[in-house]
Amino acid sequence: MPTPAKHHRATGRVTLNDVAHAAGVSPITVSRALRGERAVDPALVERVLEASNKLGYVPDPAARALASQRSNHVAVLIPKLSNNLFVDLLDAAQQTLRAGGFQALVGVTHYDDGQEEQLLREQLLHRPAGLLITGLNHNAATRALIARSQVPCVHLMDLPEAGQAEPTYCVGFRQNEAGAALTRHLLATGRRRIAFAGAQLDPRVMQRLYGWRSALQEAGCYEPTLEWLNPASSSLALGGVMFEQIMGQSPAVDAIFFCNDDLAQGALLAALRLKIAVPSRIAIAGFNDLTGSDQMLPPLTSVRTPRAQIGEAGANMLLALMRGETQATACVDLGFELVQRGST
Amino acid sequence: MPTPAKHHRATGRVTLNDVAHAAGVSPITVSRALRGERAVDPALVERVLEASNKLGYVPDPAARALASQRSNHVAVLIPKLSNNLFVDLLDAAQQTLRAGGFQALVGVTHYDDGQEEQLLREQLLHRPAGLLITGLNHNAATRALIARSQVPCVHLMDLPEAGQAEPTYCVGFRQNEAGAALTRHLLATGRRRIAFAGAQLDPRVMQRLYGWRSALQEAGCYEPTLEWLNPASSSLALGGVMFEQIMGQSPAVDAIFFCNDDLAQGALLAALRLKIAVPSRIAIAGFNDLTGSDQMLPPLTSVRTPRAQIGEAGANMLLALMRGETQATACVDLGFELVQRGST
DNA sequence: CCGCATTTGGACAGCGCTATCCTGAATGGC
DNA sequence: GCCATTCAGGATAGCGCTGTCCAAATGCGG
Repeated sequence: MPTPAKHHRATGRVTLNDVAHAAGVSPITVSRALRGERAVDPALVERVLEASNKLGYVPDPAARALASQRSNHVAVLIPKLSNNLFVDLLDAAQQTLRAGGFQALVGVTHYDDGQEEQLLREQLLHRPAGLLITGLNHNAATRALIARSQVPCVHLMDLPEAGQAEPTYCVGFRQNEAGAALTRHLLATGRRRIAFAGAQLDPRVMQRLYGWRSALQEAGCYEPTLEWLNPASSSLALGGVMFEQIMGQSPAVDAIFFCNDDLAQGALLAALRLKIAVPSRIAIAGFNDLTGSDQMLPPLTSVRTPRAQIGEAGANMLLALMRGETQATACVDLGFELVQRGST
Repeated sequence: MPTPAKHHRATGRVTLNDVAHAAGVSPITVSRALRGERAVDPALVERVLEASNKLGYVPDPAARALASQRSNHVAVLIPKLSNNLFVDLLDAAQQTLRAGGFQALVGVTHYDDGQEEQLLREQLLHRPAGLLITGLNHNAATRALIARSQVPCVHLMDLPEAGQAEPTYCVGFRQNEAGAALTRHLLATGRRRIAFAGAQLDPRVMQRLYGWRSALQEAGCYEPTLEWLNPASSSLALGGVMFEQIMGQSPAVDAIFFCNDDLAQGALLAALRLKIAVPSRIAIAGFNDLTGSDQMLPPLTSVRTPRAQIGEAGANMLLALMRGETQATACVDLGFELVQRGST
């Protein structure tokens, strides 16, 4: 007697063929029925689904990727995990992608263009169906990789300048406008010597800087000495150091706009330590409204940025693009919200 | 004339066959030469490598996975991204895996056993070569999936009880001993009514609780009313709330051991707000030594846990297991370090 | 009732790689 | 110097699925 009818593969895996036999149709019909690709007689679809469920069939992603040149992976590139901002972004994006049936391949670039390129190169080997990438500024090689790969790509967090061409899909908000809005708030509370303290100096921080600059220039308060830029990584400790630096070297400053909440939180703690009154002696504001900012003493004024929404909306836009749908708007602006608290 | 010698595939991809032609050997020899699998004449290896580099050949992971039933993915399961602890763990593990040529497939379980099972199921479809999973406690279905998959697996953060059988590989430290050590430190500073404030209540928090309990019982200071357990997620805000609760309902308490630094940080901020002197009126200690704990006012006493090292060592152990090497020790204890600061 | 366009199922041929078996050559012991 | 034993290269046959073409069935206007 040769192999019995219920002949499973050597690997023990339930295959498309097994389902086809069980349902009494050809393998290709099973494939089409399950993917909803091309029309299939509803009665057959029913039979296939039944057989598939009974056997516990699950498609093999590797075989699928090999045959179709497309996997269910989505490459996700973010700069850093130590900034909660990106953790929130990643969490939301990942959950949305998973709900859409995709696996995120996460790459952390550590703000390094070379790393970013290398990571993308590795991820592209897996023939991802889509790409979510943080920011709009990438080196030439990275841009070329994206273009050559033909993979749908959505950029997160940043939006292109109004004048600029919109080269691609993106979901974010206007960092410079948010920076300007926060600065105008500080001006409205009567502050005139408003310093900007920036770390990391990635493109988004620079945009906030430009926003701050333009708001101050509008008000006739701008002075280059008010800019404090430090390329080191953003952290609570650095915030404290920068605060002491600014207070020591520019005692006339009456407000500081920190480019990220961790810096501002560190500054508030340093102010407590040094017994410098906030906001009466000096106002302090942060950016992103990260965890704990509302718990500070005094609570920190900040700009709430819709990072989770950006992750979700970006993932949803990518899902649509991967389905081949065209998007009405290539760029989605999710805005921001000034959160005024005790520190200003 | 049939196809020319330099015949590329329809997909445009450089394949193993192209390299084989260029090097004048059979495809299987190229495969073996590049993988270092089985012995190949060094001269041939040289020729193959040269041809491969010249053509810019990169193996297709999907084809490899399909043919060998094994991918270069490693499934990584962690409970939550909002706790920096796991972010550090993930970052280190991911970097180490990448250096070893593997792609991490990250799954976030949100402390939910069902989610964990579901995520693992999805990840196993990709035939990962290995699995890194947080903790030792998983539901029966998850354990069965791991066992049935035959995939090498390393558990992170936790170690089995001394008496317990050691069912698997693990890298971590003794959470209960760390809890006891911190409690003994508080006892050594003269505190006697030491409360334990725990949130989330995952297995590791419970271990710390047991450590605290046994240390207090040793000292004859244990009382059930000193236990404050809240199943909600750990956060700065919750730390403040729990602090106020404990101070309000048990004014005699002279020290609080928070199960995680974010709670303790929130408590310190609440103490500042309420003008409760730390440590003179009450001592506060945290756990994990997270970012910012050294910046608090006063700086927070904590237990520094080697999470990055655990991620790295766990990934390295897994890399060795995936290479088929047997490990001398199935369980690696990376210890912990008491960090005494101003808050106690 | 015929001829044409449209639909829907299936056969076939890979996608790019590796596991397995096989062969001929090199090695070593007596 | 002969036979048993390694050893390294290659042929073959898939891994499980989908793109592409083809053929049969169906619908519809004239």
